[in-house]
Amino acid sequence: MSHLGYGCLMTVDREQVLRTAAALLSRKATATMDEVARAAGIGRATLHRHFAGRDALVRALEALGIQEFEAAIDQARLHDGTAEEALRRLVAGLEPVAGLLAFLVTENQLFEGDQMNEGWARLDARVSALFRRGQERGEFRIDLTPAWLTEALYGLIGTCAWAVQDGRVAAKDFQYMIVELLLGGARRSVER
Amino acid sequence: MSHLGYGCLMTVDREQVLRTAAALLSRKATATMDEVARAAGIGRATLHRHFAGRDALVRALEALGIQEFEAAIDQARLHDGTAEEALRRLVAGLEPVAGLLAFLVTENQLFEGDQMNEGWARLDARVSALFRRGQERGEFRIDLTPAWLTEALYGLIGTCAWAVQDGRVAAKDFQYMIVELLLGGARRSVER
Amino acid sequence: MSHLGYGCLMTVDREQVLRTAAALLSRKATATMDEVARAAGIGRATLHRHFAGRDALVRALEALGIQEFEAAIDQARLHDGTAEEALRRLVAGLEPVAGLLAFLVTENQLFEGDQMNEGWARLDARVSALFRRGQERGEFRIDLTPAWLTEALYGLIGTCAWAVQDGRVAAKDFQYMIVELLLGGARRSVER
Amino acid sequence: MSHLGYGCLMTVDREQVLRTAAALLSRKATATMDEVARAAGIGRATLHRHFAGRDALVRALEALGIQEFEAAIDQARLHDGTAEEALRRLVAGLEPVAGLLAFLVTENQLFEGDQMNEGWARLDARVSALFRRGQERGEFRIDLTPAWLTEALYGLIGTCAWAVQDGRVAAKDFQYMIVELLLGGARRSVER
DNA sequence: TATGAATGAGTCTTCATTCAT
DNA sequence: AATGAATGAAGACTCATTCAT
Repeated sequence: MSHLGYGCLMTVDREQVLRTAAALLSRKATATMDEVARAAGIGRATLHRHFAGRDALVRALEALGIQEFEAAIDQARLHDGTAEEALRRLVAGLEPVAGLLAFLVTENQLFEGDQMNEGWARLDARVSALFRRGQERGEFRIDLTPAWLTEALYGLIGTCAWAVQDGRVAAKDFQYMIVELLLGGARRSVER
Repeated sequence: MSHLGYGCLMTVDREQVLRTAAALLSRKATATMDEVARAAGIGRATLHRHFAGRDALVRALEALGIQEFEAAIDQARLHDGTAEEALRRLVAGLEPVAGLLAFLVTENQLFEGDQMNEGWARLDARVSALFRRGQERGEFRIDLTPAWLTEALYGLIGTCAWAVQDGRVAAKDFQYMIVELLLGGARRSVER
Repeated sequence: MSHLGYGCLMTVDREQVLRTAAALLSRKATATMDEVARAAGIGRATLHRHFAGRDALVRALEALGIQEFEAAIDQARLHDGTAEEALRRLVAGLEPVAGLLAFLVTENQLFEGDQMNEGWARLDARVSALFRRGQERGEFRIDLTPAWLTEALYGLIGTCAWAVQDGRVAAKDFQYMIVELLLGGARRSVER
Repeated sequence: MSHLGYGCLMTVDREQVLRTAAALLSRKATATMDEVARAAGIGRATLHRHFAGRDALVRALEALGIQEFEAAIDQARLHDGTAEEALRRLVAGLEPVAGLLAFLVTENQLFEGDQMNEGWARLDARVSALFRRGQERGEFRIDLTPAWLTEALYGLIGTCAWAVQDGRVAAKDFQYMIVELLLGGARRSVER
């Protein structure tokens, strides 16, 4: 979806470059600036005009990722309706941001809890709160901690985004696969 | 935690070095050879004696990972008993290999389907067959494809291994969290 | 003498770099890439931009050396006039290439006859043919083989080039010293 | 003649190691200690037991070379008889030392005149004096300087030693080829 | 004494970055 | 604004050397 190919000649704006970079860097953290630039259809030096350096690019990715993650959370109205409905809305909103989200998760693996990006920690808490709300409402089991459910959500989103890109899962099934697995699991309910 | 320093005199064998490298590289793909060497308690040059270069190290990690993954699959006797029981055995057997597995998954993301490591593809097929068997036996739902369940298993194992290392999930809960989520999901069963 | 320093702003082209490298490497085969780069007035990384690596540099030197050696042979018209005249023209033409030639000779010492650079073997044959023509015309003695005379020519050119650089032989005497020794030898002719 | 091959198991004494090292290093200055050791039929560490390090090896080579060169000069009695006879004796005596001599020449290329090895400079002067004696006696031409004739002698010895090793000149012709070329040159004397 | 394993020093190579055009 | 050339910094790799056996 965000693959423009190498030959793209049109001027690519900053956000498009960031999305392409996120998709690449979340899959290959060792990608060089040259690879990032070519994936975005621009030259190395031009990439440096947009972002002062690799660090700046990474920070921009984090900022964009957190911004879009936050927007998705806001729009999902996590406090409205059942927790399940809210989760479905959240996953739907996160689909276009999956690449950025996977990048964020990978980046934050490197840090200990204290050094974790502040914005990320805040959003993390909001998602965690959603699962807690579900537990308090009796919708979700309480033997799986909100922290783990949150991590699992991120993991499944990243995994599914990769599976979609590699053609192992159909793009249209993205939300369904994640939500159904996360909420219902693989086991066939007896009486359902 | 795993910094033994230079003075460590005990002979660190090849496999120990590989395990340490897997744990490090699966979390930080950009780790330098120096970091890998120090994490393993040996010098850079000694690391190069064991593995001709970075590529050789990665290939050795892949080989070890596939070997241990295969051993875990063999020992789990995926064809015996219910699919659920087999899956529980498999997850239990994969727990010590989680770091290597996460590394393998990340590495295989870089390849297109055709170029995928042959050994990996074979193991992948065996896990996938387990989920298919569960579906055919009526244990597992059929609206979640075996391919997706397989991917999800890998994703949850990697995610949970990270969460354990970062202290967000208790080590003793590793198997439980993964299997319960994968099989039962977060939703509270009505009558259970 | 040839240290231009880092501040040198003029663009140093590929061929100039090669000539400098040949002069250095033919005298000091163990010279580092850094020494080569500084002798050429450029940085290490820039040297690597021009030549992918040390091997590539050596191959480029061989190619240039063979090319210039061939040009010198062509221009010497080895088949015209007496063999002695042709030899004088050849040595004159080889003077500016002496450094490259010495390098080529040294490099080709490393190979067994079969693996010898093809281009070099061809030029070698042309020089050898010149000495054979001289023998057939009665100009040259026949107890010294063309192969040896060819080798001796290379050896004397390299030796003299070094002697000139070290100030043991005057630069203007280069051709004279080589040709007179090679043709007439040190012995004083009786009746001359 | 001094090639023992790799499989040699007998204890190789210091001098034999040096001769093998000289033969190798004069042809490939970049040879590693490992290559030198294997050419001598011993292990790396054993080579280090014989010679404290690479520098020590090189110094030992220089010392042995100068010693043998001096012995050859002494035995050639350069002051006795005609210069030509003395030169023939000298070349005959230098034949077994050709490898070491080639190494010495190469090494001394690296130094400016002042830093030149003292022992070498002394021997150089004795050879040069031989050529001067030949000029003063009217045996040798005076338009070729003693310094150049000395250099040429070294160059031809090294060149011929290589040519012999590569099979381009017969070993039995070593002395003849060198002396005849150096003294008589390639030109056919008219009245001889 | 001889050897294989280990390693510090130093070279080779690459990459992020800057600069001139 | 965009590009190719140039380069300092840093990582990958090799080699001379040492150590334990």
